[in-house]
Formats: sequence, structure tokens, C-alpha cells
Amino acid sequence: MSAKRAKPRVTMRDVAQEAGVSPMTVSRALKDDGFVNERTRGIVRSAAARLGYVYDTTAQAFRAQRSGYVAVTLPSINNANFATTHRALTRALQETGLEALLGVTNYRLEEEERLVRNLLSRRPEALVLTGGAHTEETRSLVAGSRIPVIEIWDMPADPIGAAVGFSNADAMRPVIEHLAHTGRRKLLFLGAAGRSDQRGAERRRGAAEAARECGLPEIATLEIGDAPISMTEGFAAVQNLGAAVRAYDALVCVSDPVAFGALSACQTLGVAVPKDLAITGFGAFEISAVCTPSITTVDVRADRIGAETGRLVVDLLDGARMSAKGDRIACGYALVQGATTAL
Amino acid sequence: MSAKRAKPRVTMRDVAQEAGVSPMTVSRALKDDGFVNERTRGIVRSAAARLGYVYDTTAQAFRAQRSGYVAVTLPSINNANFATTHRALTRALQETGLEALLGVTNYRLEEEERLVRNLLSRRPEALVLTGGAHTEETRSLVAGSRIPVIEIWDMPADPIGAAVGFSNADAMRPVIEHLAHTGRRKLLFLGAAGRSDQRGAERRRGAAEAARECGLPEIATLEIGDAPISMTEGFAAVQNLGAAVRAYDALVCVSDPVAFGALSACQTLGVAVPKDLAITGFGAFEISAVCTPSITTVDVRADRIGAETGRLVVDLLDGARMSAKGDRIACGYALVQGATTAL
DNA sequence: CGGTATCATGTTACCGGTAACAGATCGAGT
DNA sequence: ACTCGATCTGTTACCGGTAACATGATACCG
Repeated sequence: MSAKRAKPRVTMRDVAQEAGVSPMTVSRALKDDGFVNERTRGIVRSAAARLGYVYDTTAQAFRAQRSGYVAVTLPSINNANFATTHRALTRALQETGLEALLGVTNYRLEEEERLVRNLLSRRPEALVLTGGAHTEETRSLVAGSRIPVIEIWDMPADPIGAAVGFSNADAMRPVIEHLAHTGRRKLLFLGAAGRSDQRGAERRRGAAEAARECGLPEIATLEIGDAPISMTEGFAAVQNLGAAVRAYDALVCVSDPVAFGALSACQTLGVAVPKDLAITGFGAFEISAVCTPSITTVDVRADRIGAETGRLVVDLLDGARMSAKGDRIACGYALVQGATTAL
Repeated sequence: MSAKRAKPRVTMRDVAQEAGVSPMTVSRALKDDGFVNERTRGIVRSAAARLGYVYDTTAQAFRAQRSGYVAVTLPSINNANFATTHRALTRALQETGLEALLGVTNYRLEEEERLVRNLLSRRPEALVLTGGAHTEETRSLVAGSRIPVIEIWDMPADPIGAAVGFSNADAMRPVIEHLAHTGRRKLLFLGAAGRSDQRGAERRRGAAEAARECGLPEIATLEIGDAPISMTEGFAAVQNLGAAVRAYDALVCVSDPVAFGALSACQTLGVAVPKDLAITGFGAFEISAVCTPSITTVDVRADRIGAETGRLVVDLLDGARMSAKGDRIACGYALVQGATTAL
């Protein structure tokens, strides 16, 4: 049996009665749009405070058919880059009175689908999806929703709506070129199973392509489990390879944490980095700069992705920009040379 | 001028018309509560699919005066432990059809206040706050909201409602005892400015107390900026100390990332860890196990905090448990010995 | 065969705000 | 004194679901 605590929720009507005015006046007074006499406004405000009135956004959103928020999905809430993007996005939205409503997919497309369905039923005004890979069902749900959709952290060949980010494949190119220029030829890519990490798979593809163009031998691949993979998996992978890792000139890791794990394992194995083996990461996480030797990586401008996305959302909702279909905003990336690839 | 795209939102009425039944029947058919004829249900379902109908949770919540979600605040979405807690909490809630609505405070009490105000106006059914320190305004807002409130990751002396977590002060005790037992006497605590990191300040207090009880000299403190502090700050702090760090037997760090930064700086400075200097962290982050030498830390059972909180919320909303005022659930913690304190 | 339980569906009203429109009051200008 | 506009406040209806109740159809009983 439910605890049937009688809860006399305080509404505008109550405040109106307390203040001796109509509910409409309360609404206006609280909105502070200048259409209410200054004295009345004061009376209403103090009445509201006295009763402990809390504005009901749900009712407002319902009436106005405007929820005032933007749904955002992230694969993980344990990732500095996604956190940065989210912060920048939130900041940009707040200036317009919009809120970001955050959902986490745990790198699973089915969870994304469930989440999107759920988020859409709350009538967001726009939808920001991290990543460009989705289930068919997700795509059709989203396409039918008639709200602006923005995919970030990816440059899908066929975006649902707009896309803000960078090509994960292209961003790998400077890494491979750098390795080639410093004389590394036998490369091993360390990443998650392709199915589970679309962005990682793109990076691998880009690496393979760049290797070909640089005249390097085919790049080898080691899949070390489903996304998210991190330090532990990178460490274990290299530990398992053991001395066999010496067959390679460089480990190209799908992310900095994986690279750090690999680096740490090398130190355990007595493999000298960068002398015997070079290592590269991806994402310019804090650790890449702090560890010894520092890790060569790629800065992908997470904050810019968030800020640009925010701007785009605001523009689209303003109607300043019409449809976003096909808009693609590239935020760039930059190689950050660390000590793990020094000569 | 706003893009006034005419959007004929599909409602239950439309579906009803399409299916040739009343809106009420549509409602029942979609809810699948068994009060509708099987054939009718099929007709309604296909009509809904044909029109691309999407259920409107906002309207449902409004009518039922039940939002179906639990508001959760986190200081950061770049922290494995908070992520773990959030995942466990979400999982527990989902079994009851509740959703977690996530807000981020960036370790700022004023942001928390803004956020709480916002979240409350969306009428959550319960509120989960990470941390036990709040502005006065936040406390009174929350207290007046008449919904269950649970503070996690802390054991405040005077909780608003219930508390689930551990005493950050107590959790520091085994660390200090371990250092004392292994002969370390001169300790330096590395943490954020106390004001900005309540949990960190508690850890420092606990460390100081434990040191006293173990008969160690007063523990020194180095504040290295406002929360969140991480590897970079830990690294810079030790780098700045330079040779002066040799005056201590052990660095007691407020978190693993700070500890790792300190460790890395020691390696740069040529200070041998653990021979010349011991280092401890907090939180059992992945890096503590992967780096070399591995870092002695404290596992605080982030998953248990999430799971217990979820259970508590569900119980409270069921009415199975009445008021949570004063409930305190301790989730425990455990010292994890690493190589940074070996002899 | 009337009475009643059972099942399936429809009708009405309402949740808490606010847009749109309709007064009411007042001072200024003619 | 009358008109007019500006300023302020009130009234009505509505957003999209669904609880509560009413109704209609069918089955089953003594």
C-alpha cells in the first residue's frame, strides 16, 4: 500500500488567492514581463514566497508545447573529452534559456535506441547524438521526430541531420605520417572490437589508409574487447603479447588510456619506449601530457565541438538557419607530439 | 522571425480517428493493460505506427502529477567512480520504471543551487545529491520540496534526508595507519582548496586525526587549486616542491589522479618511489592499478552506493519505508595496497 | 426468460499553467 | 465633457493524456 501522504501542492491559484488577485496576474508577476503594476508584483512575490510556491515547468512546457530542453546522448560519463563537449554545449544553450537533458548509452546502440525513444517522448526541441552509428530503428525514430538532429564527434557519410565534429579516419593521418617520417614501418593498431566502437573503427580505417599512402606495410590490428576499453585492456594486451611486441616499431592506440596501459606494460616488460617501440594515443587526455614519457596524441577540440553544436542548435531553433540537413561543421584536430615517438 | 513550420503533431486523437475508436481506447491499447480487445489493440497499434505517433510523456506526467523521474546531481561527468554510481543507480531505478535525470554541478555550490532549483521545477519524485555540502538556499529549497532527498558519497553530520555513502574522514584512517605501520612519519597531504572540495577537506581532516592517533607528527597540507584537481595539478605541485619533497616520508593525495601526477613528477625529479617517498591516492581508479609502481588507494564501492541509493529511492516511493529522515547507509571502503607504499 | 456478472468501449472532467481577448481605470488632449 | 490611448487586471479556453464513471453488448445463471 502506498504512503498516501496528502500533499497540497501549491499552485498559482493558491498564490493568487493569498495575494487577492487572479492566477493570470500571478503568472505575469512571476514572469516579470513588466505588464504588472510594481506594487502588485511585490504582493504576489511575497505571497508566493510565503506559501513556498515552486513554479511547475512541466505544466508550462505542456501548455506552450515547448519543453525548453535539448536532449543529448553521450556514450560515457567517464571521459574528459565528452565532459568538455557537454560543458561547452550546456553553456551555449543556457544563454538562450535552454537546458541540456543528458542520457548515457554506455557505447551500446540498443541502449541508445531505448534512450532516444525515451527522450523523444519528452518532446525535446532538438536532439544531439554523439556518434554517427545508430540502429535502423533509431534512425527512423529520429527522422520522424521533426526536430533538429545533430550528430557530433563524427562525420558520417550520410548524416541524419547536421554533423559537428571531425573525421576520425582523417584525424589518424597525421599520426601515421609522423610515425612514417620518423622511420617506423611495422605498426600495430590496438582498439576495441569494430562493432562496439564505431569511432574507433573509423580511426583504424584511417590509419590503414594513411599507412598505405605512406608506403608502409599493411598495419596489423589487435582487438582487445568491446568498448569502452581503457588502461586495463591496453596493459593486458601488451602484457599478453610479451616479447612478441618487439616485432613492431609502433603501437597505434585507439585512445590515450589504452596507450598509457600499453606504455605501462612495456615498462614492465623492459621494452624501451620510444627507443625500441613508439606508442601513440588519441584524444589528448590529461594523462598523455603527465605520464613519462609523454604520449604522442591527437587533440580533437572537444570544447569547440560543444560550442559549435550549441550555436547551431540555437540558430536552428531561432529559425535563423533553416534546415540543418547536410550541414557539416568540421572542428579540426591537431597532432600533439609527445616523447613516446621521439627519436 | 521564427521558422513557423506547421507541425501537425500526432496525438492520441489522431490515432483514435485513424483506428475508428475513442482516444480512451487508444490510451488503453497502448498501455497494454489487458482491458482492450485483442483485435482492437492490433488495429490501434498499427494505426499508431502508420501515423508515426510518439507518446507524450510530458502530458502523461502532467495529468498524473507524477513525473516518473529522479533528479540526480553529480559534481563531474569525468570521473569513473561517479559514473559507476550513476550506472548502478540508473539500473536499479529502471526496474521500477523510473528514470534518472542527470545534472552536473562542476563542484560549485552555486551551480548546484541553480541546478536544484531547475530540477525541482520539473517535479522529480526524489532528489539524489552528490555530496553533503550545500548553500543555505539549496537546503531550504530541497527541504520544502516534500520529496525524498538522499545525499550520497558523504556522511554529513546533519543530513537533509537520508545519506548513502561513507565517511570520507574515516576512510582515510586505514591509509594513515598503513603508512604509520610501514614506518612513515612525516606526511604531506595534497588536496584542493577546502572550500571547493568538501569531500577532500573531510579526507584531510580524517588523515590529520588518524595521524594524531597513530602518534605521528602533525600532517602538513598543500592546497593546489580549486576542485576538480587532477593529474596536472598533482604533477605541478611536486615539480614545484622540487628537492623539498624529500623532507617528507609520504605524500597523501586526495585522489588517485593527483597521486599519479605526483608520482610522475617524482620520477622526473629522480625521487624513488616507494624507497625515498611513499605515495597514496584515493578512489581506486583504474590508473592506480595500471601504473608503475601501482598506487596504494582506497576502494569506496561506488557501485554499492548507486545500488543502495536506487533501492532506497524505490522503497521510499513505494511507501515501503516511510520517511528517510536520518537514514544513513554506510557502504564501506577498503584499503588497496599498491607498490607506492611497499617497503 | 429476467437478472446479473463480465467485458469492451465511450464520455466527461481535470491536471497547472498562459495566449488571446475583454474589460476597467485613469490621465491627457481637444 | 468626451474621446482616446496607455496601463493594468480578469475571463475563457486549451495543451494531451487518463481516472472515474457511464453505457452497451454478451454470456451465463437459476
